[in-house]
Amino acid sequence: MKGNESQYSRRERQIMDVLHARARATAAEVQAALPDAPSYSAIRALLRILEAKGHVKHREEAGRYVYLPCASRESASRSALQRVVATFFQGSVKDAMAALLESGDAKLSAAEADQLQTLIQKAKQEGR
Amino acid sequence: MKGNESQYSRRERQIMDVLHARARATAAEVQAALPDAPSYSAIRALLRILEAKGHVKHREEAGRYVYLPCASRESASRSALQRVVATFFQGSVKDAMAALLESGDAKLSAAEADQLQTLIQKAKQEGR
DNA sequence: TTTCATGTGCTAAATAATTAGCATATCCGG
DNA sequence: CCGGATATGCTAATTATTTAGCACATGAAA
Repeated sequence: MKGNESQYSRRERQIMDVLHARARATAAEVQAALPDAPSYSAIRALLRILEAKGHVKHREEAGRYVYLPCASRESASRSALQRVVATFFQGSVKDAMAALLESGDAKLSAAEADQLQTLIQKAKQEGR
Repeated sequence: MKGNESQYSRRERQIMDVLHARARATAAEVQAALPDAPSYSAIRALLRILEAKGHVKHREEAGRYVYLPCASRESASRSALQRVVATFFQGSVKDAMAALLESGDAKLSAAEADQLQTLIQKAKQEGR
């Protein structure tokens, strides 16, 4: 399965993003989550298309469809990160991490900073 | 200026990615960089459209057009990262960084690890 | 039961994106 | 000077995306 997210059309990507962010959502929830949402009916059509293409699946709960991404958040996020690292940081994970640190909304708590220090230490020792 | 990259169509996004990755490119270079590239003429049309929309600009060099993104790599990467963090990590920069660390292609050198440690230390002390 | 609110599937139409092709300009080597 | 290779601009047509609307199902409240 290619993690190529450039396969999605504009709306498809918007919807996939909502689904990944919330893990699961009904058509109405997707619609509510989009700032420039089209009609409810259009959202449902897109969800059906995404399902036909194998990108999402649905469960029936209390008579309504709840949609979920097929790819795990982990694998989807991995390819999204990979794309950003490749596109904007020439493949340098370190540069990407540095940019994240400096991005305005970083707000690392002391505890988080410590966790990261530990992780990096471990990565370093493992020679990764 | 909205950093909303969900505004791009599929091709537009592909092309913007190439331009950001290389900083500058001719139509032919963009075409060569796309695995599923359409005709040269199609690429040129897209570049013209992107220019009309204000996303890229061009310079004339030795008789040919060299295209450049209007947004700096820094600002474009910031919004790309922001989107990934929001979509896949509920806004947690720390989680995103951890995922980057563990992504298969991390390959942090010892020196890079040290640099990151220093950066994190600094962020921590500055109470970010 | 009837009605209303809220679902679904499907289809056709409008809109947007993508593409190829033609007319033309420029540079370079023979 | 005259091709050929490689540019650009533009236009029109194809193809994909996106959309609304209709027909119908279901559950809850009057």
